[in-house]
Amino acid sequence: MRDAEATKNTILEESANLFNTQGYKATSLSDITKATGFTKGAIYRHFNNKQELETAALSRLSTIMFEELGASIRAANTFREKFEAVFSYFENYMHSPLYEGGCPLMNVAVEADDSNPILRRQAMVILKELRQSVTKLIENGIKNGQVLQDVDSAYFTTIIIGSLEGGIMMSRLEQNESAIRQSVQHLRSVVDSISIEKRSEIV
Amino acid sequence: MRDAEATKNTILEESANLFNTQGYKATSLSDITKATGFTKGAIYRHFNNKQELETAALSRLSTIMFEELGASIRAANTFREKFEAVFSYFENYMHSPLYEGGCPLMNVAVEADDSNPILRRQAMVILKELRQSVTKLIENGIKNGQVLQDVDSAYFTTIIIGSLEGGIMMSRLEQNESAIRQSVQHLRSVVDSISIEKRSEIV
DNA sequence: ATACTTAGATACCGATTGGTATCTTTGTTG
DNA sequence: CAACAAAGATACCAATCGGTATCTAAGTAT
Repeated sequence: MRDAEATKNTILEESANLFNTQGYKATSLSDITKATGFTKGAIYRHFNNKQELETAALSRLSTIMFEELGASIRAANTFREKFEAVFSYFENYMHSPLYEGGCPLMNVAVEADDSNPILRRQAMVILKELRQSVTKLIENGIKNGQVLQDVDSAYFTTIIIGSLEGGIMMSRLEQNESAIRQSVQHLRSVVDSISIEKRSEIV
Repeated sequence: MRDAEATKNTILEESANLFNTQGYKATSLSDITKATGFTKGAIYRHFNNKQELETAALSRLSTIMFEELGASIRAANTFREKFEAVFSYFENYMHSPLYEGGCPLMNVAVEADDSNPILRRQAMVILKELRQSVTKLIENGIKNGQVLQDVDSAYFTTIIIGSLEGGIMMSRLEQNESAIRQSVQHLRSVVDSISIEKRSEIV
């Protein structure tokens, strides 16, 4: 047999890239055939319709995102280092070969929030998972005595994700890393403000 | 004559709404004919092509945005009140009858950053203008002795716009105002941190 | 009232959209 | 080697896309 699994993977990978750069609705089947080298027949063998391909591609994007993010968080030891891992992950959206087109969450959120309930639901799940990751970092910090006892973890989670996403949006539009760098710089001071051992004391 | 100007205005208004909710590429001419009640013939009398309509509609959106924003800033007196005006403006994106679909800047930035150079340039101009507005607020605050002398106005401008945009994105996706409210709450403390008279001293 | 201009409607165009039905090729299995 | 199943290519479909050419109706000016 021709390697069906490899074919499906290629289709998924290329279409994920296209969806994330051009948008889901704006990417046509023929765009995908051009990018993959496969024909429509091959695509429709592996996916029942475009909608299914869209959700599968988005799932792939979010899986990559959380695997990469999770790995670099686990690799870090302290509360502060783990947040640095999150920051550098988002900073690298600008020149990352992981996937083109910027943050899949923001892209799909902005495209789908009003017009595509299926993708919207999926985006909500991704945001929820991202929230959980960040919240867990904070609450583990509290448990380990690295973060002040009474901080509102849900609140800081919003601040952190919001600033990162906004910073990425601006940086991608302005085509330079200044905005995301400044956002991260600010978030460092935010993290510092809820830390028990201040950065200045450590360094 | 039938009121040509009114017709053009209707077309502009409805298509701006559609572009801002569904996306520019994703909105078809027939979507606009349905929304306006006019035919394609009428649309193409007033605009040479869809691209021209897109840019005109985006211009309209940004004009509305800056007029409204500018007016509420001018209506406020102190540095702090002016920032409150900015905050409440962005908070109101959630239930504003001004235009549907959320922030026109973020929408067009995310859609066009990779695929539509014309809209992208226009989005850059809008962001630049928004930056200038916020920066001016800070620098006027410095002049008037309300803000610390040595604050980096460009840096804080990025933080403020980025947090607001990120908060809006999250709130629109999650369909509740929690995220934008928390973002604004955080930004109040940021504004406070660069203010000479602290909020607690005022209240 | 008639001639003229202009706003807008109608009817069409080729290209492209997502989707399907069919055919061919490839590899596996007896 | 023959039979078969699965993978992918080809050819088609109606619907829709942006765009244009033409026609009609409405208002203006003489």
